[in-house]
Amino acid sequence: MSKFWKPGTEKPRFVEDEEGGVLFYTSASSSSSGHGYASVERQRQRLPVFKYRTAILYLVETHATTIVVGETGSGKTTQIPQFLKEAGWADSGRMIACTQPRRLAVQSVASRVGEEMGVKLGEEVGYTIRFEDITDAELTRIKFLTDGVLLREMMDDPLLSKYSVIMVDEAHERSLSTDILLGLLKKIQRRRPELRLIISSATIEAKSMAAFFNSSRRLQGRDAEGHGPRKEPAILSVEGRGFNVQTSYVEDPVSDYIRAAVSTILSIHDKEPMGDILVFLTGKDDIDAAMQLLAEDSHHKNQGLIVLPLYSGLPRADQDLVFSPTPRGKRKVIISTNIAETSLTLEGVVYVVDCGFSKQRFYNPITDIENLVVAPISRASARQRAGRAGRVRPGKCYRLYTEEYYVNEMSSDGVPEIQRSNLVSCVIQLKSLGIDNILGFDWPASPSPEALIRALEVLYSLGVIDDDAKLTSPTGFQIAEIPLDPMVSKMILASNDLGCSEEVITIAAVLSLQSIWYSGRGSEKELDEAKLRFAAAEGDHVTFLNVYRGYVESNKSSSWCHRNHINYHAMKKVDDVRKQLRRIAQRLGIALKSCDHDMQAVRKAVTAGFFSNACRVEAFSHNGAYKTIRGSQEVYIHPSSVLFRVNPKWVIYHSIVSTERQYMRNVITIEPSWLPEAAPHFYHRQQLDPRLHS
DNA sequence: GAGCACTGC
Repeated sequence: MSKFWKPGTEKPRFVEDEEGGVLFYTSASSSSSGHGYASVERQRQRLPVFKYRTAILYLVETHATTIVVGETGSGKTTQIPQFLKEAGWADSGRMIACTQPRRLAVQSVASRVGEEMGVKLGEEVGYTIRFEDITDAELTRIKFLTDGVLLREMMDDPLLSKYSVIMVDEAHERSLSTDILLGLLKKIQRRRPELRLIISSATIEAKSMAAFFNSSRRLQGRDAEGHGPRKEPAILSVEGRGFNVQTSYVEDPVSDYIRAAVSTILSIHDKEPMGDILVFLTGKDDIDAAMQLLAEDSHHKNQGLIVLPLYSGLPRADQDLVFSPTPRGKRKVIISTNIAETSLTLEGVVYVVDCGFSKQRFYNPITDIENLVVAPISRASARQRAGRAGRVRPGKCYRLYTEEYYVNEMSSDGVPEIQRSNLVSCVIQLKSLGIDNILGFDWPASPSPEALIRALEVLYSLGVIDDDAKLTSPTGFQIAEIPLDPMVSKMILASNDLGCSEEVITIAAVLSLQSIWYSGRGSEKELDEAKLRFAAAEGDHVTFLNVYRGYVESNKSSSWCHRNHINYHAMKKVDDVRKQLRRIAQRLGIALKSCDHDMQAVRKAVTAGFFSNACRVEAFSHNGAYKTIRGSQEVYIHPSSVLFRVNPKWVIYHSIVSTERQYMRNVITIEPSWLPEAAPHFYHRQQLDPRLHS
């Protein structure tokens, strides 16, 4: 049973501090601070933010933008929306919005606020995340939502006119959609002087955020004389409620952070009082290696340790183990990726070991490839990791780097996601909101011009924008409506003429998930065998169709999934996404039609979206090397693909993962003659012809 | 015969 609470089920016990995202309480242990019987109102008044109630309301009244700097446990997320409502900001049909970067945070914060206000969730207090709209058009006054959902709402209501105040929470995380949202909100402010913004941010970022909202590139002074709120942002700082964390550093740089982490764990276990240990490493490989070393410990210092891995790709049942209570006399060691830095909160952690690195995505606009590389974390990240030790009582953090390095060499903040990503989806979103001058858009952090230009090129080649970089009609507007990567959306549009929309929508849904295969530890061989049962000669996309057909024929049975090494939760998600996509397809006038067993239609639809990912096998290659048609990059079929070692002559890939080699994930066979048909501007016949006969 | 930090619509 999952420890995550889903609204509508039995009410969980709430942790006093709501900021971390996940709320869960596994045991019936009573609240340590002794106010378990205090009234809701008394509990609210104990939160640090309560002292600032009047100040916050005054600043929001008098300033267009208020930046609230508040650390974990201040109570800002749950209290500020309530203060605003009490002060009348939700009167006469208006609404207060509060955005979060993650779905789980939206659900848990909304239910907490609903509970504090004594109202049923979905009435006065509601929330909206993808696939779940728990709001009432008439009744809802305070609405929690992901920033991605608010961006989608702008497509129907560009000025977000139903909201009187919009609070953007966790802005310091600088996620892609938060940054796009902030840029757009600044634009909306010029048109709606009565709108109030509250940006919740961590200390370091507050000043640059204020500078962003203070600057205006044009029309300076136009409404400076008006009677509206002041334009320069107010900054208010609210203290947190975390416990003190004592930090220590290594004296000399370590050469092997995995070994250093393991010996730190053993020495904590040897010398320090009870309390769980949370270790931050970079990925699955690191985690496996560290667990191996701990198991091999020959001095038996590992007695009494319960060692658990934690990363997103881990099956859910294994993930849930980290939430089980630590048995008396034992000590839990959770060896985790960055998932424990923001997305999950672990109670009972007293010691944190921080290796100082994480895997980060970097996008190269020249090759159009996103790379995942191990890179040093920022000081902001290091502080966040350390804070994970001080949630229940004073804790300790062991940094596996020197203090000198932390102070002098570590960068203070990470690179915002928008400067590390492919921008195709982002650009089409802005275009659909009528923002034509993408290069001149006022971003909280500007992406590189190269990345923007590359995104415009890709959209042009897909026929989404025209020679004037305007959205084409209907293609461009239709693709903007579909909440997927534009190349996938193009594939769905093309399926209409090819009569295979049902199949292509299934493929799009599967591709939008991490993986539909169940990858339990030590069962790699069984997984490969299971894959063979569904493998299609045409490639991975058609294999997904076989899996989905089997799933439907089994009456969507979980035991069928289990027997076939398929992730049942992932298949349910496939169904959710399918339902949403079919609804959108119908709205766009795409006929829902199956092509039965005509896989040529499906392959042509994939080609229509992904023609730029075409590759040809090297004529004299013995190791399965391919070259991309676009850039002559050397690439290989990933060993997880059903076409691995089959090496058909012409393929199209869905994505590339780069490690020592560039591997193509999710590959399908095509005929080269389809390429100029799908994209005449992109492929000229004469360019391809000599190769067709070789 | 080898690899996938984390989100989100």
